[in-house]
Amino acid sequence: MPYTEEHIQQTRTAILESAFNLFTQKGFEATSIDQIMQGADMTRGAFYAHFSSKSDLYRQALIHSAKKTQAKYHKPEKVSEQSWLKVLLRGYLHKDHLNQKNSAPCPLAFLVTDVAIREDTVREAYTDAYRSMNNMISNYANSNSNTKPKSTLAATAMLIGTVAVARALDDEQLTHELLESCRSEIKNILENN
Amino acid sequence: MPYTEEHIQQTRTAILESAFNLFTQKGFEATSIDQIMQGADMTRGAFYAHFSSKSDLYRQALIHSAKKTQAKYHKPEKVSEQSWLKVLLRGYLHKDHLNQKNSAPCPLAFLVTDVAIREDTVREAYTDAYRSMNNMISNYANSNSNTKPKSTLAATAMLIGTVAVARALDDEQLTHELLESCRSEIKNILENN
Amino acid sequence: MPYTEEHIQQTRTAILESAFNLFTQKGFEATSIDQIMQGADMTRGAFYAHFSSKSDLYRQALIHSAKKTQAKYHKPEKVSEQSWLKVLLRGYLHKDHLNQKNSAPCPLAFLVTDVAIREDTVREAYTDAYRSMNNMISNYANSNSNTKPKSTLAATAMLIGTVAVARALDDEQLTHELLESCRSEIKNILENN
Amino acid sequence: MPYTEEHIQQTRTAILESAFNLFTQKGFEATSIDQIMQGADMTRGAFYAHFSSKSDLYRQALIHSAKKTQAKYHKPEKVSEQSWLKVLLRGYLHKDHLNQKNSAPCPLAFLVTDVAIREDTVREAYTDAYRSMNNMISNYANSNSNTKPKSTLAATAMLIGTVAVARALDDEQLTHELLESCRSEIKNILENN
DNA sequence: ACCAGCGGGACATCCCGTTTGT
DNA sequence: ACAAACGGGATGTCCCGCTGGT
Repeated sequence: MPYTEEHIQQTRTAILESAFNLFTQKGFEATSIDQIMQGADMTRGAFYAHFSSKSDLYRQALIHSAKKTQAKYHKPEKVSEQSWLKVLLRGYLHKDHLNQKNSAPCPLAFLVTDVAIREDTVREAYTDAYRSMNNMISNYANSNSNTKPKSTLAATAMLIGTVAVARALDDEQLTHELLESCRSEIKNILENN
Repeated sequence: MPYTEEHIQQTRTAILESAFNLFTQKGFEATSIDQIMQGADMTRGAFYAHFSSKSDLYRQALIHSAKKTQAKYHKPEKVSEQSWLKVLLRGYLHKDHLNQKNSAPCPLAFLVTDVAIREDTVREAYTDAYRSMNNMISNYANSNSNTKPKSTLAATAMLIGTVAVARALDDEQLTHELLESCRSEIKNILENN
Repeated sequence: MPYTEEHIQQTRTAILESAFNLFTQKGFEATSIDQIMQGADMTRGAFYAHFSSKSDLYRQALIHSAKKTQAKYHKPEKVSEQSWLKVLLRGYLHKDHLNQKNSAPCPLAFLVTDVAIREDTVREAYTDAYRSMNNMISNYANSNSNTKPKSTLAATAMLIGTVAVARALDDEQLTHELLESCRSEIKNILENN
Repeated sequence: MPYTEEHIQQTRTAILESAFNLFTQKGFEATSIDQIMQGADMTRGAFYAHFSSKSDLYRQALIHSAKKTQAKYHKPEKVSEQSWLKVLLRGYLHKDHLNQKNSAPCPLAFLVTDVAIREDTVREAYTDAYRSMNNMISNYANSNSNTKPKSTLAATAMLIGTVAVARALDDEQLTHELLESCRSEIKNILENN
């Protein structure tokens, strides 16, 4: 095989990350393949050697970034579930997450609306990612609970919704209050029963 | 002037509603002025007599639809706050809302991501709409509470997030569970303290 | 209606003729809409106000040029069928026809192969034009015949084939002989029986 | 060299035949090297080891298919010229020839228009093939004639024209009549004098 | 107010020739 | 000989704002 597998993977990853950045900042339609490839230090011609279409790339970029986010919020062995959950929430509901200063912005929040109007394969990928995130939170939340595990679906949606809405708001004070409110409510939901 | 004020308003409204429909179904970029005007039974030439640009229209369509949603969920005088809140939640978290069979889909949920990447004037309009919705819910929820009023910002975001995420999911069963979960959690948040 | 009907028709005709010229000289695929519009002294943007697609234009250009050719070979009242047929053949089988110095090159000969690989609507138009040409020749040829009218389908195909092949040949002498041969054979076919 | 001469020739032939198929079905411009190589079960990388450009390939494919056609219509020793001519005409003017079900479609008929707009080297190859076909028919037709050999150039053009036009027509009945008409007229031309 | 011709910008996709590597 | 990444050219189609015209 020409070009080492490693080199190909690097290229592929560079495209995926450039794409995800642009998709979250400008949306699917407003992002051109030229821009994406420029962000990956290549030209348009190379694109179709890696992805079959812009749509295909969108799906893969969604999956890729979901994995990254998932990895970022994965609990280290030595930490307890309870305390890790707090860390997770603090990170997820942090201002830096909104401004994409965060290294791994969550596609579930940044692409919701966009995904809803995309084709089924994309929505499937989103559904998988949502389920994963929900499972993760569910695990951490139910660990110390001696009552029966409860649905965290809405709690997860609240996290996603908070970040998504906060990103759309044009009032820093309100954004701050919203994040704060979410931090306090999410505890009630996850701890109380 | 050969056209009556009323006719102008009708035309304007037709454009706004056609626009909102398309914006929610295809997003800002993928919606063309031609399509919008076709949905309002006119041609592009007429567009510029009413709006200065697609962006301007987007903002106005957002405001228009927010008012419509607000009106739809406005409590009739004879009904108690508590019971009306239940009606409101049932309507908002209903499947028909997702599929746009609902007569007044909520722009806050249908356009979140899209708004976040639009210019400031649009985000201002979104912020206003979000505040209004939050106030409304807050009023209904705090009416019977003798404790101090509490922030409902996250609860509102949960509603929005649930609808937004549900629209993106590709699994009917999961969608159903999410709506269900939200219905039960929202009560805890709004009632408990 | 804005712009007079006449102006629109002029524009339309200019596009059609520019298109036919290019299609015969470079083929369907190698001809770009930019080139066509440039030949009609306009820019690409105006194109779609007149035709729905390049394919549509091709069909219409075929029809337009077929009509022109038909008109060119239409017998004046005072001339006898017999003598007019000779004029017609002389013009059709003339070198100037091949080089497109002729004012109305016959699409049946110049586009045969191209039409065969185009969609059905185009082939329908071609079929109509072929039938018309055949009828015309048939009328002139059978006029003085007191025997029963005979099929001229192959004679027509011979004319078309001769011009088409002659255009493809790279040997002036051979081209000349072919045209000569066709002139003599066509008489036998049309007159004898 | 790790590849045998035989293997190279097989590959070469596979490319030529795939190319000719596509050129007749989609035309020169609409056929990509990728498609051709796919039809030969290889990728584009291998192409340039055999041909210098698409144009070069076109010329060679024309020559190759002309030889194949020529071979197919070559008279077996035991058959008389007269009866073989009938076989030849029957085969050439058969419906299966049009639909490419025939194993060796005639490039003279399938590519006329396309060749006319190609560069000189291609037209030379076409001219050679046309001369060959004409010679062949001429030989068979003049064998039993005790009069001086006559030009069959137009007769050959009629065959080519008939097949070319028939392929472009969109009316089975008319196609049938055209082939029929050609069959009967060609006899007159070749036999009578 | 509304219609439609027109100019010109943009972009996903395709395509071809070269390069890198086996 | 063959495979595939890559650069960069081309084009049909769409899109938007302007303008002539009713």
